[in-house]
Amino acid sequence: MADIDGRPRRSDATRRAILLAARVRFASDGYDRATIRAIAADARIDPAMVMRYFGSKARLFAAAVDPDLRLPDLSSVPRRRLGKVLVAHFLDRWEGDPGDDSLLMLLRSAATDDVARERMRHTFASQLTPVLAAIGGGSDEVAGPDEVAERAGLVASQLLGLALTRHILRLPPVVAMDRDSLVERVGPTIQRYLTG
Amino acid sequence: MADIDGRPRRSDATRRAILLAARVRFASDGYDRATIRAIAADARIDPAMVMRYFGSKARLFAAAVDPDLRLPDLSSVPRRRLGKVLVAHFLDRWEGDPGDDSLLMLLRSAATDDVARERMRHTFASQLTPVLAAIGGGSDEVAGPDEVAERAGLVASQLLGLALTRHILRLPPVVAMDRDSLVERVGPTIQRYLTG
DNA sequence: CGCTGAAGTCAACGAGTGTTGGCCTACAAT
DNA sequence: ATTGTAGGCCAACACTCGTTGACTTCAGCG
Repeated sequence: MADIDGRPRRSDATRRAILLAARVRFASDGYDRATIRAIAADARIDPAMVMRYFGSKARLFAAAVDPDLRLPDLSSVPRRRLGKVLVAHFLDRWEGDPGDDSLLMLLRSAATDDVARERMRHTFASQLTPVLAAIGGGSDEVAGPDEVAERAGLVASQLLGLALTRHILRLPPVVAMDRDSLVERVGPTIQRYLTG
Repeated sequence: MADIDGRPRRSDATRRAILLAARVRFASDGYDRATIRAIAADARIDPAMVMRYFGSKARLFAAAVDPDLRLPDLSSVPRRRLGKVLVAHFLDRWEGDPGDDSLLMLLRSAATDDVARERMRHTFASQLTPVLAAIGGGSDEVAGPDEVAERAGLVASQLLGLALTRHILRLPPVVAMDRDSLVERVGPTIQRYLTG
């Protein structure tokens, strides 16, 4: 947090350290098992500081998670390649640097925590669905809103299923496949859900 | 548990009550949030009894979960229909009566618990992969073991993704779709992973 | 210097957890 | 009826958690 005129404060570094440690812990342990004490220890700070800066564990989680799918502009992508482009995009996002794995952090927490669940629902409704609506539906007709929502849901089911089996459950065959193989084999699935 | 000669004991009913309550709680709350006290309360029993019967929470979980996919015999199913049959099978399993939702219970717990994760890996390796191996690969050739494993992984990613978005995250469009629609739209995906 | 307010430390509280051991109860066999 | 034993309950332990309030340290400024 900066001053009102933008001058940095001494506490900025601490705040960032807490947020970074929180993101790593939440992503690897989930909301419940990520303890304030562990996060504070990672940030080399007293647990009380976390409360001072963020008020409560729930508010720290809300501040740490930033569910931005960062969907690229798909309007310039050839329609036939939409599926593979989307799969490649998500694979790259998940394999990104630590502290940026908001989606995995949300996914792991959403299994038990209701706030994380709601956040997940909102993320997909507000970010994925509009993009799919812009893409347009099947061959000629304009897809109705219900049809768009269904497509978004199906796309989410495959992409989140991929994140689940690869990064959370770590099913060996899914972990073993490299990026290109996954794009090659899962891409057509997404493509069909988009323009099938 | 019956006596050595099969004679039922007085404790059998209690044991079953604990297991039933445990399955419901583990499935709806996950391993961490499902407390021994809550399970005991549901079974109208003292928490200490749970320990007496099962020794520990971890052993109770191990006893409660029964990850049997109950995959049907696919050898008599026409190849073209394999995808839809599999999707329909899993949808029916998840919508079954409470106390039988081992897969959801495992899935919810696997987000944070490592034992549940390992159990999940073993379940798919030992039940799904052999069935797919029996089905055989693409057009003519015999699929190698690596190829079969990859197919099983991809099938798992879509089916578990469906379970995740429909029953755990409860994304509205996925929840709204009825059984037949899902079979119709997800079936071809599984079909392609199986025989693509 | 001294003063002020922010930044950080420390110890503790209260609630909830899995787990344990002692005690009571009821049934079956003698 | 007495006794042995399995089934059940109660209270407590040891621990971890999020959270709180009082205390100390430090930077900046007159």
